[in-house]
Amino acid sequence: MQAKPTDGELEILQVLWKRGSATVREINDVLNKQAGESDDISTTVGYTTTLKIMQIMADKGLLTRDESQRSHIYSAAVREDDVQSAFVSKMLTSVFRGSAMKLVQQALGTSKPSTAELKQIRALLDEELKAQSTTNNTPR
Amino acid sequence: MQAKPTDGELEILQVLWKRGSATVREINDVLNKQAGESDDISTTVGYTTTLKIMQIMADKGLLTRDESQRSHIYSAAVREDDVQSAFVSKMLTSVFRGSAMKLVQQALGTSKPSTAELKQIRALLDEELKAQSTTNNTPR
DNA sequence: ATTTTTATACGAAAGAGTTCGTAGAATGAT
DNA sequence: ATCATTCTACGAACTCTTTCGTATAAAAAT
Repeated sequence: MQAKPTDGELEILQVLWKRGSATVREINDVLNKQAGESDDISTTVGYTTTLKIMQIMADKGLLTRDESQRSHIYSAAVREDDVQSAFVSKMLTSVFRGSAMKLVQQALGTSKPSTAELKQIRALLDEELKAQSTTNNTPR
Repeated sequence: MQAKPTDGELEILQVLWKRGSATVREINDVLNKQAGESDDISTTVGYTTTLKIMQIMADKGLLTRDESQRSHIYSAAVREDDVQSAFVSKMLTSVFRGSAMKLVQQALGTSKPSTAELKQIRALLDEELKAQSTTNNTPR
């Protein structure tokens, strides 16, 4: 089974997925810069907090690190797609009773995607349908 | 902002959304019956555990209860759609960086929906597109 | 060389969720 | 009437996550 990172861990993974690798200091700076944008005032993460979480993540196998320098360099050890897939499949059963249709419906309703995005999604859907009709046309 | 129930709370809400209302005993029975189906061996929830969680949920406003009988009768105080929406929107930002497209893609990839379901989803999408083209045709 | 800065590591506290034992009251059975 | 069953309520223990203070070592600055 695939890893299911916590909220704090996800924030760190987001940064690493975007930039590939980073030190604790760099991650901590990014997290605290993000905090300023929004309406959150109290969101300042202490350096040692970030450090601790990243150490734990390394223990869990969510991150790898290069300790050859004094400042260790961390990278994500799990792929974004895999984590996304894990979350979707967990949410599908625990929140949507297995109905992908309902999930998609909620996603469309909640996020109000643009026309362009909608067309992209439809294209994706058509591909899926085409693939299904050629390979496996018989619904069991 | 909308409620975000925990995993344990979701299981209870699922039952209540399906059957409308129930006592703690009934819920607990359902949860333990479910446990037998799957591969989980250790999943037996104690009665007082279920009771406690439901009491806490009532405190939080997730459930309401009728205390006129000795066995209190509980009902969901939040709508399934609202909870689903809350989860989707939270996951959209924390896991998918705001991309509804990616979420849908993962939902399709993970759950392997049937052809019929795919067509249903496409119909939904087409409706959305039609609605957008009439009301608000100018992408900003 | 001494001081200041910047790392890692460790431990402990605080918060949230879950689990369960036990007490006490109401109901049902004998 | 007495005993057994079935409730609610309460509190404590345990786990997991987050947070931070402090110790210690390495590097940089003076």
